[in-house]
Parts: sequence; structure tokens; C-alpha cells
Amino acid sequence: MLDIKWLRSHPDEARARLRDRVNGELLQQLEETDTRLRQVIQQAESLRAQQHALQHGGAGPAKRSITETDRARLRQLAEEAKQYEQQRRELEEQLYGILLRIPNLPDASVPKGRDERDNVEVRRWGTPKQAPWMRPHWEIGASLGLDFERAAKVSGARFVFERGAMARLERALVNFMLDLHVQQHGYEEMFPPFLVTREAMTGTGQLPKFAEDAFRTTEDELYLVPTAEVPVTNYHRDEILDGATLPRKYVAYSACFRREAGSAGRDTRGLIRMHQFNKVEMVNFVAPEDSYAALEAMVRDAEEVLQHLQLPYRVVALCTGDLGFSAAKTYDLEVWMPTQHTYREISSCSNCEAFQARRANIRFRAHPTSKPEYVHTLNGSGLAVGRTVAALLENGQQPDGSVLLPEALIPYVGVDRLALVP
RNA sequence: GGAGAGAUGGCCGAGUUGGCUGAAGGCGCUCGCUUGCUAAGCGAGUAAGCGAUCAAAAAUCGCUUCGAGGGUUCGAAUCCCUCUCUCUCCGCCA
Repeated sequence: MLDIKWLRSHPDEARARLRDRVNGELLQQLEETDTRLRQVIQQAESLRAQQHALQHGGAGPAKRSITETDRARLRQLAEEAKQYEQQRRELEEQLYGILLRIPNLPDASVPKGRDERDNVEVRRWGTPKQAPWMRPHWEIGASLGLDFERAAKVSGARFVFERGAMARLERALVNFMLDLHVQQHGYEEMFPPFLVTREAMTGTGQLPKFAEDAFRTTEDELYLVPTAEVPVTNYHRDEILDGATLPRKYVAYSACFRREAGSAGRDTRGLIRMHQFNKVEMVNFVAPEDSYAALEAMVRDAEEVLQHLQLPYRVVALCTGDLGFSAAKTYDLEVWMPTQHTYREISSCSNCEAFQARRANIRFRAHPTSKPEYVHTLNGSGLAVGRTVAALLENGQQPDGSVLLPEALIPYVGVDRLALVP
């Protein structure tokens, strides 16, 4: 959510900076509603002030005895004030509804552009391999413990069973990533709930605009988390944090659930686009002046996972048109996929500035006596585990159909290669 | 799921015959003083949000907020209703 006061005083700048992200009509509606609301607020408050003046008769405590004429007048004032309050509530709701649908402002450093083709590559690491004999990960995986057919029988499309060493690899990756971030990068491990309320989903920006992407339980109106970002960011909802405790860096594993509405036909094979996948997520709460340095650090933290896994990748700065709803700036990490001859997203690290903090009401005091201000929140995958498995299979495959595992993973998996499941 | 108790400011905790309570007291925190360190002591201060005046800040004025929503009343932390959450006991369960 953007700051209404800022929008009020910078209508033209808002329009210009949001041009690639929102149509101008919404901003027009916002201005009109805001103007009407402020008129109504003034009228309602002046009526209340009159009421109080009559009750108190100047300074001091309220009068215990009130004359009949005053009482009649007060009754009338109360009635009028009630009507304005009603209008005020309605307008506030409207205004809030509009604000919740306006995406974040891109930072000045974000490249201008319409879609992913305008994203800017920042750097590369590792040497991509490709060879004619290499096979896509779902083919290699079929004999190594990836079972999509039975998953379809049990759960439908876009689910998977993993068996044996493959299942162990999945679990090993989670542990490896968590250990790395906790031991080397100073994160605190957190284990979050996988079902969250509508308020939590609104706090991070998944709702109200993207309801069709989420799985929802109908009885209780709880949502399956699409990412641990949702529970972990909302962990500090409605809190005023002590500035001395910033930055707070959390890392959490969670299963992630996404309906993938609108992506029919895309990435239908393999582990790339699932309804359920595992992810290790980093979340930072930082003071505003530190958030861009924190974003760079977070990207490096995610990159280090790929480096330990010996997976070639590149870092991409998303352009204004490709930015997610809540993000002011985002770097994607894209891992090399030999059989697709391209880099595929495996991590996304974003600085949301105060956008989520304003929605979720997360503030801090720089000093014990200073006014509360909104924190900046950041989140980044570190990494998406399913896609990491896919990348390991494709990049580590051998001509005999086995898969060599990177050194760093061997203690976690217990073997140095995935070989045929008998 | 059944029965009972509760929800007040950064924290703890008074206040339930409706008005003088935005809210006692304590802790914490900030500033100052004091004691040769530490600890302690003394004094002052210390909620948030919104609106108006203002170029802006500061300041001032006004409004709102005692879990949430609604009701009674000129007036509600205090009375009534609904909901949410927490705690205790019972049941069930990994």
C-alpha cells in the first residue's frame, strides 16, 4: 500500500511512476474518493465538537444536569453526526479498497520496460553446459525416483511423488539451504504455519488482487501459503519493533501452494511449475535507509546457494513492467537448464520498501523516544527447492543416466550420485 | 466439541452504582541532577491514528481509539447483544 499523504501531494509523479503498472482511472477514483472523504470527516468532526461543547459548557467535566432544550439539541446533533459517520465509514472502505489494488512504486534504479524481455542481466556465474545426449530432468528423473503418473492419480496434474534417494535429496536441499543461511549469513530459522488468514494474505499483497492464484479452505477461509513470505512477514504485524533489534533476518522452510491460474499449457512437464513445492525463504525487516544494501546482500546470500551447488546462473534486474505487485525492486536468479538452452527463474529477491509494512502495520522506533515509522521488508527465495532438484538433475546428469551430486550435498544426501532405482 | 474465567497504554496492572479516567500505580524508556566506577537515589517527561491552520517543519486546535462489531443514552472502559482470541477443567486427538 502506498502512502495516501504522498499520493495526495504528488499526483503527477505517482501517475508517471506507475504508468507501466496501473491504469490512470484507478488513481482518478482515488483522488475523488479522498477529497469527498476529507469533506465528510470535517463535517462529522465539527458536529462532534459542537456536541462536546454543549455537554461540557466550556472547560472542565461534563455537566450532570442538562436542560431539556439542550437535551433536544444534543439528540439532534447526535443523529446528524451518526449519518456523517456512516458516510465516512463507507468512503474509508472505498478508499482502502482502491489503495489495496495499487501496486508499489518502482525504485528509480529499476530499468524501464514492458515485460521480461526488457529485464537487464546484471552478472553471470559458472559455465553453462549442453550436449545433444542430455535429457530433460523429468526423463532422467523417471528412473531415479520422480513419479508424476502416480501423483496425477492421487492428486491431479502438477503434483509429484519422490522416492528413495530423490526424496532424500529434496529433504537434504532444505536442510542444506537452512544451515547455510543460519550458519553463514546470520539468519534466524523460523518454522511457519502453512495456512494463513485473509488478513495475512492482504498484508503481503497476495490479496485482494490475486485471489484466483491461491488455494482457499472454504469452511474456515484460510489460505494455503503460496510462499513462507506470507506468514513470516506477517509475524510482526501490528507491532512496533525496537530499532536496536533491526535488521531482523529470518529464514523459513515451507511447502508452497499455488493454483497457477492462467498458466495452463506452460511448463506442463517436470518440476518447474507445480501446485505444491518446497521453498526456503529469506525475510528481512530493516530500517528504510538500509533496505537497498540489504537487497544486494540477500541476492548474494541466494547466489551462494547456487555456487555451493555448482549450478551456473545469472542475475537479472526486473524491469518496471515485470515487477511483482508489492516490490519496489527485484532481482531474479536464473539457473542454467541445459536441455532448455536457457536460464530459468529459481529465486526472486525483492525490496518491498514500506509497501507491505503499511498494509500489515509493521513499524519501528529508531530511538526509544522517536516516532514509530514503517520498516522496510524484503523477501527472497533461497531457493525454490523443486527447481533446484530439476537443475541438479539436468546439470549433473551422466551419459549412463545417473546424476552426480555436488560435493556440498554429499553429507546431506549420504551418497555422491543418484543411480537407477531398481 | 461441553463448562467456566478473562481481553485496558512498550510491559504489568487499577478502574464495572455510566459523566471530573486517554485512563491511578508500578516497570521500562528518555532527559537532567546526585553518588569517585557499578548498583541505587531525586526531578521532569513518555500512546497511536486522523483532520484543520501552514510552502514545509514545529506548534496549536479538533476528532477517534480501553479485543472487534453493533445497540441503549445527551454521554459508555463501565449497561445490553454478536463475534474473535487467550486461560482453566472435561472430552477427543498426532
